Amino acid sequence: MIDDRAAATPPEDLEILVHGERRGRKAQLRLWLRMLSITKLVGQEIRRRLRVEFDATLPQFDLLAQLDREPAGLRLGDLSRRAMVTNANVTGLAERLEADGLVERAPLDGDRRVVVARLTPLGRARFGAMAKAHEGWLRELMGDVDEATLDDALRLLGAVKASATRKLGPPDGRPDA
Amino acid sequence: MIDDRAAATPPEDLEILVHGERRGRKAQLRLWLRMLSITKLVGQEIRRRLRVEFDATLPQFDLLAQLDREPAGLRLGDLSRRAMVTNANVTGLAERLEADGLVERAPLDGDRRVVVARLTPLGRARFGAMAKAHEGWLRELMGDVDEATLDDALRLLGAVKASATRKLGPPDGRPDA
DNA sequence: ACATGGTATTTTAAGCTTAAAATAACGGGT
DNA sequence: ACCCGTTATTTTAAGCTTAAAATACCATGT
Repeated sequence: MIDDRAAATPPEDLEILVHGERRGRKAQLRLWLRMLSITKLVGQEIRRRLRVEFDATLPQFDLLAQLDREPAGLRLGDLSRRAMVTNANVTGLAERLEADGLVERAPLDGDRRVVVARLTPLGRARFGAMAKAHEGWLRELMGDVDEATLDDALRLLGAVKASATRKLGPPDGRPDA
Repeated sequence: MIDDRAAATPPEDLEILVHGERRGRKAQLRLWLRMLSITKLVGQEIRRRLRVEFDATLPQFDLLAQLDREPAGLRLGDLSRRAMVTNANVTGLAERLEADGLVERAPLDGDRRVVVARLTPLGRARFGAMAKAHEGWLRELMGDVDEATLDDALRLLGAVKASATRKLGPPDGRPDA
């Protein structure tokens, strides 16, 4: 059990931002900074391990993950939407993954504007190994947190995500349709 | 109140990754993906508004925030540690902020290796305006979430952050000292 | 004085990221 | 057949990010 008083280093990171102000207010800001510092902290480690163990980057892993779920492949546009990056971004990512032999690109017949990307057998195998390791790393990094806490956090952040999604106008703004 | 069944668009984003597998397992992975999708979603909007309203970037805002708390300025090394980015990164960021007149850099006398950065009066004023807007944007984006939920999420994520920090070996690894 | 090991910052090379502009192709109307 | 608005992708320009190498300086021992 961790004793706060023993932490000779207070959160000397991004979260320091909130500090000076009268505490108690700014719940949104504090939560935002905490999410940012966690994603930076964990993200940096995940990136490091992906690089060392698989010579890959996190965005590349994200793209492979989306393609792994769609054996028939995905249009680059759909891929960019799912990976939450711009079309322009996907172009370069897909190029490098193709150069590495993990992904194939082909025009869609019937609409020559469209490019469909799908995993090669090598890509599928490689992603499988990466996903297994990736999941283990997360279990390791969050190892001190019991599952009930993780489930609760997931649920509460669900409300945060829903709020942000709503405020940002779900790209397609139909109430229910 | 949001009804899950009404969501005609299932989470067709990063979180789709977890889906295929048997649900119930992988609490760590699910929470991780949720944090990533929220930080991407909200982060993209924050970046957009910083660009449109202040012609600034989020990393620049982060740096200004750290400097605003230290009127005497900070060494670039300390700045990079607090902003959770590499030294190399801070070099360029500080250059651009200096070019914009928001930051000054000066060698530390007594140790000519060290560069200290601090806000200019313009930088201080500009950051004040940005911070005020920034806080409002977060309140807006998380507006549908009541404060108790935010506080709970903050607390639970505190456990997650503590776990990750511990596993990553707090740069200074003394047990208690 | 001088070598030597360590520290602070910058440079370099590669890749990620985005907005905005450019390119290419589709499809409906005339 | 041709125009024209729309859609899918790529290119471009600017900035962010990191690891690794380079530079500059400090500090200690000899």
